[in-house]
Amino acid sequence: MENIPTSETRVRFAPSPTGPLHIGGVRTALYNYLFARHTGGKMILRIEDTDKNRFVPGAEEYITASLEWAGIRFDEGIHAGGPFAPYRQSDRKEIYRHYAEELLARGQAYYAFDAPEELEQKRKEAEQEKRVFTYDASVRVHLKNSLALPEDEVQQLLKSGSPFVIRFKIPENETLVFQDIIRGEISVHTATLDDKVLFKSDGMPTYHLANVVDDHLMEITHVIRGEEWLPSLPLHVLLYSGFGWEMPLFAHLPLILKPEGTGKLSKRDGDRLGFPVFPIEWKDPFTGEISSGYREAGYFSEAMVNMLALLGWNPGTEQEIFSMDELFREFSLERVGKSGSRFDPAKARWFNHHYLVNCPTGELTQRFGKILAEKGIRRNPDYIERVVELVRERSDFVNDFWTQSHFFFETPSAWDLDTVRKKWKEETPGLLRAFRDVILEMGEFRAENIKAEAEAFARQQGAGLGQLMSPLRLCLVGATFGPDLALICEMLGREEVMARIDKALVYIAANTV
RNA sequence: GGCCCGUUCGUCUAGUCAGGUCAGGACGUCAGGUUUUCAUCCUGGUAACAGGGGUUCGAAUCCCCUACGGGCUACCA
Repeated sequence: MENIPTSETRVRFAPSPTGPLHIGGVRTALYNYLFARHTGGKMILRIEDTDKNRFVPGAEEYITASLEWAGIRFDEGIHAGGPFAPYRQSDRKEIYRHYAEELLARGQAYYAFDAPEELEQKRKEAEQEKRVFTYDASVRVHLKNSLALPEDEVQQLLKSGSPFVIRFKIPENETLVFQDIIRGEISVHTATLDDKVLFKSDGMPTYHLANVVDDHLMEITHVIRGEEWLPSLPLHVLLYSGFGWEMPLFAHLPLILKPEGTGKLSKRDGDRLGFPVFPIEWKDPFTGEISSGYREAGYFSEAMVNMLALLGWNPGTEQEIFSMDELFREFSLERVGKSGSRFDPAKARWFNHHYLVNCPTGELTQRFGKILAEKGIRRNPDYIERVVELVRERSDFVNDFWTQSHFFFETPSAWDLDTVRKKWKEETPGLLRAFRDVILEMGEFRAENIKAEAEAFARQQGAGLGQLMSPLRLCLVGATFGPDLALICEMLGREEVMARIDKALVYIAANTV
């Protein structure tokens, strides 16, 4: 399987099933996907479940469902399969042991028998002296490992089944220089690095070993991941050269920051500020705590993807609305920024508004129909569709439709008395009663007729149109909002309009002094 | 503390690599217009090169320092 020459690009998204994927992770997946499609390469989903202790039931299913919803597709991976299966690291366990031993044989790694408690103790001691304990060249010869211990003792320990880890032996006194597609040249001195554990005492590899081995074996050409991995890039570079492998190209994405204050976006921010940080709703299997998702909040996945694409990347033109296909065409890593982006919920809403306005009416009608059904309201689809047409422009989400249109489906049970104070004159009830009679008498009950009648009536009464329409709106809607009033009348129908005038007049008379 | 990365309107950003338009756009916000209400919509305004040194005829752009912000610093990923 090794060293098959390949010219196509291969990228992977490699989440760890330790909880729900937040939008930063979705963006990383998205950028990988866009890069793969832009370059005509392959997109791979690998699950990095090498930490048994942090495994969270349902997390893997959540991740795949989220990516599915976002429209991110995989050419290879845990579900899609592929020539490099298996794609779940826990199913590749034996592979890592083999490569750890190869490093051991090459003298680039060593066994370490230090108990976790011993190391913890050393860290505490160092802290008290205001130092930081690092397992590095300066101390490794004094610790319990195969570099310091006599050979026979090492063999004895191994034979007796003593727990051990395998650590990477960081070369001394070298300056490492490497390239990042987004950041350019980065240099680090090996003296600042520590001998990271590659292989744990439970028989599993750490992230560092597993990701380098798998990326090599799976012929990954570009590693596109979050900036939090930048500090371990030197180790990974050393690992590739330790194995004598060709390195993939690296691109470290900037982080997504909180909307206000400092620090990276966290789950708490969403709860506190009232916007989702997860693609779909997540229920914590241990605490039962629910975190809201974009999907449930009423976002279109296309809007979320568009918003995420522009959070850190830009096309260099003034275009802001992109379909997935357009993103495939335009995306490039060269146009990803270096600095962290603050997440802006207001702009996220704006994106959704745009997609809402442009969404086919049929789809909106269907979605809104569902919401109505949950409220026990059933109306014929044509009626719902007409309502949708009237409220879509004034909404950001389908979930807003109800607050914008409930009066189309039910008679108000209360009327806004603040508006009464402002718009209600002494003659208003009389005016409304007289207009009620006009309604009763008028011909075809259609918007244009209603409007004409209202105008004629107002003129004849010597009143402004507003003096009639505002109170009438209050009667029908319950407050002062909503679309064209003549249209509302038509949709409600003659009987209902008259009934609402009557009810409103009774209510208002009873509730004002 | 150490190491690494970053810094243009309130926010996302263009412009930086190849120094030379009143630093452009979008979201937000404010004002005006449209209107029977509230929105939408249209028009206009607001607002930024973190600071200091250099280099240069000329610096947001190149170099250095400082400040601030972030990430990492586990037998987590």
